[in-house]
Amino acid sequence: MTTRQRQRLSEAERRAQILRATIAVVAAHGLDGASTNLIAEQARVSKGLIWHYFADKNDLMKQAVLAALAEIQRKIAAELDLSMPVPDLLRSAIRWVAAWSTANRAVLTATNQIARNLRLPDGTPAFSLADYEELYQLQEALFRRGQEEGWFREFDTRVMAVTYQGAVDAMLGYFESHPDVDTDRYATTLADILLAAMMSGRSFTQSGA
Amino acid sequence: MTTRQRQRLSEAERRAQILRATIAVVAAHGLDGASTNLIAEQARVSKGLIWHYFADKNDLMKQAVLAALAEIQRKIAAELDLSMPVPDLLRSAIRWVAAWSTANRAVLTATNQIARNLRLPDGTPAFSLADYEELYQLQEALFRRGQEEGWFREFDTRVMAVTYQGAVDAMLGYFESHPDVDTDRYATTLADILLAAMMSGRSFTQSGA
Amino acid sequence: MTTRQRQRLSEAERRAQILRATIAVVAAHGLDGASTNLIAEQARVSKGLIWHYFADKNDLMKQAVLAALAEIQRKIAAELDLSMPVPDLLRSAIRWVAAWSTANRAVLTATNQIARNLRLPDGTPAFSLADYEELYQLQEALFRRGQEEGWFREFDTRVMAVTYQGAVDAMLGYFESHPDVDTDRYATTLADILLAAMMSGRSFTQSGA
Amino acid sequence: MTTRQRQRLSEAERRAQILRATIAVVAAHGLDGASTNLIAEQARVSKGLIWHYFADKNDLMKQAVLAALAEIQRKIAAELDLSMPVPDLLRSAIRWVAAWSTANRAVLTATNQIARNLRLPDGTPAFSLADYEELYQLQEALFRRGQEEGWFREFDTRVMAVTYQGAVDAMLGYFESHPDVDTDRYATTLADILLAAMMSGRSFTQSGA
DNA sequence: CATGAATGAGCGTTCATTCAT
DNA sequence: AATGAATGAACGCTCATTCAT
Repeated sequence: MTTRQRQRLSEAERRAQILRATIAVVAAHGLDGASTNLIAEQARVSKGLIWHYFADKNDLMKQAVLAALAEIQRKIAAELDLSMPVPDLLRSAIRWVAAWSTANRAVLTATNQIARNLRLPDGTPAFSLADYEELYQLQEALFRRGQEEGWFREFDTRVMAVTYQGAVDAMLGYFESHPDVDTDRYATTLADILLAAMMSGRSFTQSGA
Repeated sequence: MTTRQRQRLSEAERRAQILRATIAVVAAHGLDGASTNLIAEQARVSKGLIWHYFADKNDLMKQAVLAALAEIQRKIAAELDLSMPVPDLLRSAIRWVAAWSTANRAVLTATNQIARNLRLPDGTPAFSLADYEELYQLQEALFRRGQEEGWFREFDTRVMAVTYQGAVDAMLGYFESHPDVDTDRYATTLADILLAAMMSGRSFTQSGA
Repeated sequence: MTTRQRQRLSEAERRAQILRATIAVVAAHGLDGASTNLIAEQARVSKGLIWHYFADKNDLMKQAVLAALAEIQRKIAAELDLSMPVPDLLRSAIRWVAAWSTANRAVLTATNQIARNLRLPDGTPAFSLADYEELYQLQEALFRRGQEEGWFREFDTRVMAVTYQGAVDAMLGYFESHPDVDTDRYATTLADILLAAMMSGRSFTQSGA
Repeated sequence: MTTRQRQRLSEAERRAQILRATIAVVAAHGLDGASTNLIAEQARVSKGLIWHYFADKNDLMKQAVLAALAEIQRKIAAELDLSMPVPDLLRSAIRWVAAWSTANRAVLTATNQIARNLRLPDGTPAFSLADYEELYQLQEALFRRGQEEGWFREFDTRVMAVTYQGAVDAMLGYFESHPDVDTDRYATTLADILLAAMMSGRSFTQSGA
C-alpha cells in the first residue's frame, strides 16, 4: 500500500480531472455502477476530494453532463455553416455527428446515460423533456425552412424531428455495438434515406423548376 | 399480522408470477429502485423464493425482459397477416405497435429500462443492439421482398432496418413523455415518412408500369 | 476471521438483545461514540440486523430509553407504597433510587445521555421538557399533599421539585465518580437535608399540635 | 471572493479568538455539530491554523471549557465579598449566578455541553464530577465556617456541597428550558430552601441566643 | 418447497487531520 | 506563521444473497 503523492492543483484542473473521470466511469459501468469510489480511483484522487468540489453525487453528474454538452456545442458551432442549403446542412450534420461519435464514444455514452437516468432525490428526473423540446424546435425550424425554400415536401415537422433524432440515435447505438462498420458510409446512407423521406415527390418538381 | 398462506404452485406459474412482479416494480420504481424485496412483496412471495427460481438479480431481470418480448412477439404474430403487400404490412405494424404501447405502457417502460441499463457484474451492458440482430434480419428480409416486388427503390437494407427500429423506438419514447399526443395519427404519419423514404423515386415508376 | 454462527431468535429476544447492547455502548462511549458498528459488535450481531428491527439509529435510541424507563417504572411501582406518610415516602424513594442506581449504573448513565442529547434529524431535541414536566407535577402534588397534611411548611412547590430532582441527580452523579461512597448513608443524609428544607419551622409546630 | 487578510496576532490573542469561536459554535450547533470547519470560519481563521495552536479537537474543547471557567471565577471573585455572613454570602452567590447565567446563556450552554459530553479517544468522559473536587472543598469550608459561627446546624458538609451544586445546576437548566421564569425570584426562593435545610432546628436557637 | 432472520459488502457522505505551498 | 487542498477513516444505511428452520 503506497501512500499517494499529494499534489495541489488549481480548482479548475481538479474539477476537470474529476469530471473526466466521471464520464469515463459512467461510460464503462453505467450511471448506476458509477460509484464515487470508482470515480475517485479513476481520477487518481482520494474519495473525499469529490465533496470538496461538488455538493453531492447528483451535482457531480449534472455538471459532468453540462460540461460535456457545452464542449459539444462549441465544437459543432465551429464546424457547421448554418447558411448552407438545408439538405446539405442535414447531410453534413449527420456525417459530423457520426465522425465525432467515433472519437468521443465515452462522452456520448455517458452523457446519454446520465441525461436519461439521473434522478433528483425526490425521484423525479433531473433532466426534463423540456431540454429535448428545445432541440426539437430547432430541428423543426430547419425543416420548415427547407419546405419554404422548396427543398422539402409538406410533412409534419414534429414527427419528422422525432424521427430524425431517433434515426441518428439508432445510428450511434449501432456504431457502438458494431465497431467495424464504416461510419461515414453509414452516415451518408442514412442522410440519403432521411432526405428521400423529406424530398420525396419533390425532386422532379424541383428539377423541373 | 396474518401469516402468508403457503401455497404450492407449479414452477412455471411461480416464475411467471415473479417475472410479472418484476416488470411491475421496475415500471413503478425504475430499475434502480427495483429491490428484490419490493419484487417479492409485489409477487406476494417470500424474499428467499426468488433465489430458488433465479440465479441472481441479473438473471431475474434478463428473464423478465425475454419473457415480455416473447409475449409481444406472440401477440404481433397473431395479429399481422404477413402476406399483405409490404407497404401495407409496415403501415399496419407501426400502427399496431403504437396502439399496443398505449395499452401496455408499464411493460414497455420496464422493458426499456432493463434493456438499456442492465449491466453484468463487470459493468458491461447485459443487452446491446447486437441482440436486435435477429430482428434486423427479419426486417431486412421484408425490405428485400418489398424491393423485389417492385414497391421499394434500391437502398441499404441494414441501414434502413436500423433506422426503422430507431424511428419506432423514438415514437414510443415520445408517447411516453407526451401523453396527450394522438398516437394513431402519429403512427400513420410516421408510416408515411418511412414509406416515402423507401418508395421515393419509385412511386411514379411504379404507377407508370 | 471466523464466520459468525448464525442463530435465529424471536423478534422479542433480538430486539431486547440489541437494546441491551445499545444501553451498554452508550454508557461506555457516550451517545456520540455509540456507533451502530459498536452496538452490533456488543450485541454479537451483524451490522445490518439493526435495520431489520429498527427504522434508524434514532429509533433505536428512542426505544432503548423507553424500554429502560418502562422497566424502571415497573420496578419502582412495585417497590414503593404511595400511601405512606409523605416524609417517609420521600425518604424511601431517595434510598430506593440510590440502591437501584448502584446496581444499574449503565442503564442510568445511558438513559440520561440519550434523553439529554438525542436530536431529531431537524436538530430539535427528541425528548422534550414536556416529559420532565409530568415528573415535576407528580412531585409537586406530593409536596402539596405533604403541606396539606401538615408535614411541610409553605414553600414554592415548583422550585422545590426542580431542586429535589437536581439533588437526586447530583447524588447519582456523585456515586458515579466516587464509587467507594456509602450510598445508603448518602441517601439517608440527603433525605434528612431535603426534609429539613421542607419541614423547617414546622417540626415543633407539628409536635406542638 | 476576497482573500483573507493575513494578519499576525500574538499567540495569546489567536488562542483566545479560537476559543471564543469554539464556545460560540458549540452554543449554536451543539457539541456534535461543532466541526472544526465551523469553528475556524467563526474565528475568521483558516482551517489549518487550529492545529497550530491545539493538539487536537479534544484539546481545543477542553481548553475552551477551562478558559470559560477561569473567566467566571475571576468575575465571581471580583463580585462577592467573602467576609459577609455566610447565609448572606450564599444567598448572594446564588442570585449572582442566576443573574450571570441569563446574560451569558451561550457560555453556560456550551460549557455544560462540553463538560458533560466530551470524551477521550477511548470513550471515557473527559470531565467528571471529580473535577468538582476543588469546588466542593471550597464549599465545604464555607459550610463549616457557617456551622462554627453558629448559623448552621450540624450536617454532612460533603453531601450538602454536592446537593448545593446540584440544586444550582438544576436551577440553571430550568432557566434554559423555561425562558419566562423570573430568575431572581427563583434564586431567592432557592436560597430560602437551601438555607432552611442548613439552618433548620437552629434558627430559633440562634434567635434565642 | 418455502420462509424471513441474518449476514456483510458496498454505498454516499462527513470531518479531523496532514502537508505542499 | 498561515492557508486550504488533499487525505482517509469512520459513519449510518441499503440490499443482494445465504441458510436455519
